[in-house]
Amino acid sequence: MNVRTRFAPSPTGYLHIGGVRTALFNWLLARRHGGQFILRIDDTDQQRHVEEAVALILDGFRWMGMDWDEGPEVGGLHGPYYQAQRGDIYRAAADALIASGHVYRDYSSEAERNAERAAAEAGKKAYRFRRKHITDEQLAQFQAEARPYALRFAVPADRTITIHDLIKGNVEQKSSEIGDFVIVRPDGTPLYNFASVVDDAAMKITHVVRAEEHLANTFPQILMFEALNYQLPEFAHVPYVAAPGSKKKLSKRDGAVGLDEFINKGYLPEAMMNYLARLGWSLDASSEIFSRDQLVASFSLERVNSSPASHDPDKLFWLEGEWMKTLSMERKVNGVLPFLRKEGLVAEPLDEAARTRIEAVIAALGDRLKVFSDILALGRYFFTDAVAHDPDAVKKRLRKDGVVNMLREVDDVLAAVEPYDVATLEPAVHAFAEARGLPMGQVVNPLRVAVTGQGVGPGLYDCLAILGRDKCRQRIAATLEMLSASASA
RNA sequence: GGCCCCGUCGUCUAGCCUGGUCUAGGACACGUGCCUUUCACGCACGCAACACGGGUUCGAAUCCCGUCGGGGUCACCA
Repeated sequence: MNVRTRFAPSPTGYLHIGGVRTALFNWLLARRHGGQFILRIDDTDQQRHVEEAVALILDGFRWMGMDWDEGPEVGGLHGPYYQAQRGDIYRAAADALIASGHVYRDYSSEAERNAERAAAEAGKKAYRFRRKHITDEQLAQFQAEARPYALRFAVPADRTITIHDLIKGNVEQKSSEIGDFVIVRPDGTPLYNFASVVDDAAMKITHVVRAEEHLANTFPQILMFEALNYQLPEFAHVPYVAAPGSKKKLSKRDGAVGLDEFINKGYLPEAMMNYLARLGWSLDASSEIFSRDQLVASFSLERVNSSPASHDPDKLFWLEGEWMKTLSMERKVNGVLPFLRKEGLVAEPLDEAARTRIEAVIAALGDRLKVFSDILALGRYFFTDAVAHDPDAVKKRLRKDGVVNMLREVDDVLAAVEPYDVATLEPAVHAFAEARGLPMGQVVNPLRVAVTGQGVGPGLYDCLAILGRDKCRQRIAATLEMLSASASA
């Protein structure tokens, strides 16, 4: 069987990582079986069909490496891929439903329905809309006055509808629990439960993989598939993503949940894909790291958990570190560059010397660089003259007896060392410490703070060499000045 | 409230369908130690869970019932 899956977001303005995970499962399933992944924009209601929101979704997908076979920008045989542009298709389906007697005209007013709903609520009962009987005279009059009406689906009375869900298993519901639902508004626009079924059938979707919140929608949808004589697709409802450390649904208030936030921090698509795939899915008892290809080769809906998983930023961060280790120097430089540029820390255009310097910093940073934006948090002092001394580090490493003298003397060592590189610096500083009878820590740590402003960072000799003799000596001088100024104050 | 879904370490999960191999395994996080000029990396060790109560059975995390907890849905939203 040719597998066709789809992701059908409504363009609301941002891409929730829970939604991205659902999309990923769809994409993975299609790729796993050599099928097609379709992107459809569900903008039936939206007057707010913001083109910008669509662009955000498409960019997010591209960043993740989830390519779509049909949809916006690429087109396809079953387009258009915006529901707002598929009016004729819905109209034809609605006509068929009218002809077969599955739907009827509902002339009820909003006030009427609100009253019924309120009554149901007051009686602690579920509200179910049922067909109102209208006489021929009334009907004639409504038509004569062109009174607006909605099209409603006449839900059959005594049926049990069963969903054979690939994740949840068999789920049953009595049709008496389902009210007659509107499929077309008075203004002719279709509603989700209708449009979605028509489109899934028209686009030959074989597997509807979507958020769990749609599970209840599936019952009326199955009725719709049957009424339209469409073949039923397979269904799989993915549990929601919960907030960190909780079982509550993840929302904007739980910190970073938009994909763009992770992109902007400099996360890797490999890490994000790996993380999202493992959120609710596992291959076996111990596999954690999956490349995109490994995921495609091993993904299956049977191994998607039926219970909710909560978002775990720590795990994402760990995975990010693991994937960062595998990156080539070239990709690291390219990843880090936008952050340096944004802060004006590199000359434009970038020359060979600057690139070499960035490479040296990245090499010195090593595994400390987890996310691309770390280049700023961890290595800013390599790219600017302005050095900010971390107060804690100053207190811990510089405000000690003998530090001022030691710094003056080690400055002489730096002045004399030739050539000024790691291989020469290291033995020179060692010899200095030994000559003064100082433990290495009492030389290295103050020197690091003097030269970088920070208490933590790459190996000292790497820092010294990258910064260069002049800058190191300038900073030592500045540090000495700062120390004497605040000491006399 | 009716209906539906879900419930294993703090978190992601394995095990559950096809009861015994589970004194419940792996990973993240956390703690301790080693390495070490700091941090990070790496290595070693440790902490930590079958929601609760009944039942079935020689035996239950695994099967059944109930309770509690969480979630969804009951729109002319998607």
